[in-house]
Amino acid sequence: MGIAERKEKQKQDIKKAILDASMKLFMEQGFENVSIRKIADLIEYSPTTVYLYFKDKNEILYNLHEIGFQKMAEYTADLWTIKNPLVRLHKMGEYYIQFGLENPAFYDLMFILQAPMECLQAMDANCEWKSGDQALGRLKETLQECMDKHLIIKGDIDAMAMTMWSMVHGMVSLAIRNRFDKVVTGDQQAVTLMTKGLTWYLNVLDASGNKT
Amino acid sequence: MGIAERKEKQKQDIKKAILDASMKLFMEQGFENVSIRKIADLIEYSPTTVYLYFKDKNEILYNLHEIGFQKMAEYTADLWTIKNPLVRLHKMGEYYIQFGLENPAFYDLMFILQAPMECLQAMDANCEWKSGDQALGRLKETLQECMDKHLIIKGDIDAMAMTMWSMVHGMVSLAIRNRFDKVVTGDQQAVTLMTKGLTWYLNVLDASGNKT
DNA sequence: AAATATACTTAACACCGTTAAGTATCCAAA
DNA sequence: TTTGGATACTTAACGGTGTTAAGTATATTT
Repeated sequence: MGIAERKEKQKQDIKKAILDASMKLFMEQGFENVSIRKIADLIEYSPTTVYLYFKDKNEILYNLHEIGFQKMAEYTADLWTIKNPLVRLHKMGEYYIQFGLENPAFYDLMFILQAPMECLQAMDANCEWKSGDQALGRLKETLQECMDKHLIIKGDIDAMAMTMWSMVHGMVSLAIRNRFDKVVTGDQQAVTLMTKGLTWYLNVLDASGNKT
Repeated sequence: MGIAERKEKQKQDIKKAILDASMKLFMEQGFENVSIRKIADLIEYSPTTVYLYFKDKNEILYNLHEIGFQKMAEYTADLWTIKNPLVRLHKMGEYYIQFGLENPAFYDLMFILQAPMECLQAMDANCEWKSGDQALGRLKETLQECMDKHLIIKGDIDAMAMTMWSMVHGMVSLAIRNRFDKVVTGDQQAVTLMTKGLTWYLNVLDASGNKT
């Protein structure tokens, strides 16, 4: 069955070519300029060919969104070398903010746009958002560890994780959707103020009494 | 000049008719189904006529976004009857969340979509986001009052306001963009968990020592 | 009555996602 | 080796989008 195998490989190659082209458009011209027609132009096929490899545009965007999570993982790679969970928690927030501000297009796809979630729901009504759940899981772990070691004030783990994620997501999403333009000017000042907010927040949470 | 006056009034009437039609489409079919052509159909003019009264679609969406802020003000109307600033702060967050979850389309327009901000920038590069700044201003006032009365731990007012806003915005925006679908199921549970997070957060901030 | 300004429309441009139907090309069985 | 069916891809079209240029009536002013 060497021939069927080769065909399968060819199929995967074209799938990859489509995703590469989408990625190129996405990086160079932003999300709203990724169109089926432009992708087709780039890989030199007709627009309809794209539909032989992907169900619809949402599925392509879902795949890009997954690449985004991979990219984010690169940012947070060294997080688990940090033994102190409170320090790790802080760094986690910083990395999240940094990733969001440095990759607004990916951030959009991962946490703001509906398209990838619509793809997920179309696949299966009960299908999980694996990437997102995984990331939230790591946040919960670290929070739990902080509580176990009496480093932060105790509370409902779900509510706490949700609150913490919401806080950094709120910062990043308001920033990249231009709601902070008058509050702060420029990315540098944005990072500074966000980090300040994060630090202050974690400091308040600190149960050790070592408040500065 | 009674004639010029009447003409001016007529012009305003059509502007209003366009906004009313936009509003109707917006409420009934959601943001993404507001199109110039549908608006024109509804007011029984040709699509191009719309452009005689509004520069572009962004300007229409900007106007709807302003209506959103008015609607939000209705939610928060009784806020200033609350004398205790910490209680008011809590209620402020609750109302914000409630408004967002009950009016996701408006929330989108006000705090997520780029269109209204693009209109703002097109009008004037240094033009302020009046509605947003006003709302943030009220949050800051209340926070400052809390600090002045030693009700919460002191900190940088800008960082604190930003953090607080980001937290509730993060909750609402993650919820309406379906990132909480596996964390919580349904609006009711969402509100419960968000309120829990908010309460816990403010409780941590509490400087009185009356922690529950 | 003629000239001008106002209000509005028609037609078009350049896009978009998506689908139905048609055409080559390749592979396997007769 | 020829035939028939699967495979891979394209053409053409549908119905939509925002937006603009050019044209046409109507109303006002000179």
